[in-house]
Amino acid sequence: MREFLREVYERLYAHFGRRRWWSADSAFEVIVGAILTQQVSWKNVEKAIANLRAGNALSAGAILALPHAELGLLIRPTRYYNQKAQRLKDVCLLINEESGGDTGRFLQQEPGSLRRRLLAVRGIGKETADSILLYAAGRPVFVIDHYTHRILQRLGRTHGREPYDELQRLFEAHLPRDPALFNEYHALLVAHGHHLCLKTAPRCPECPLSGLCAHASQTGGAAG
DNA sequence: GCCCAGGTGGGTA
DNA sequence: TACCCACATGGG
Repeated sequence: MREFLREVYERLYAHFGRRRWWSADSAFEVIVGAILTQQVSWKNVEKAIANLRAGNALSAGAILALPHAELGLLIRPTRYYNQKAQRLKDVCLLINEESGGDTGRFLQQEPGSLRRRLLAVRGIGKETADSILLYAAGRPVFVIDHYTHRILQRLGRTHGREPYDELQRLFEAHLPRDPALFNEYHALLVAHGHHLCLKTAPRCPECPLSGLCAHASQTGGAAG
């Protein structure tokens, strides 16, 4: 598995190059983006972030000061805007309570404790919490998303129904505990998921993972 | 008109 | 555990 995961990384990196995630100007913006990107394309998130920036609302204090309806209007492009407006306010409230509104200090706390606090916020699940830990706090936490499940399943390494934590342990146990590596790896998996291969086209001839499938011999196909 | 995008939580069996 | 559903925009 160790060798397999290394091979996947090497191939994706060679194919897509460095992803330079997370695209944001500040750690606070990463947190906002992590919530807004839930089940939405990044293009829409960019619009919402631009709205927030234009409204001078990219701080915990500013978001808390905004009426719910106004905040919802700004982040409308990210879908589920009512729920997400509340999620943003709740995480800002947490930052205020924990660290007096200082995002940097908020992120510096012990990772396990930070993760529990984030997960306690309604609307922040494991993937969002781990994205914040990795991309905002720089902790070596591997982020699992749908693409990760699908890719491993396509390659015959999993049955596709493993729980989040199981896949996370798999990556963390077989890779060097390096935030920069985890950062790039997750971003590459998403990049691959976008182009894919995993969607409609059963076999993309240019798939960078072709030939890696555990049962490639019987199907002649690989990742897709 | 259709499908899907860098999810989460609540309900039910 | 495993499914189902609500949430509810914008681009291809």
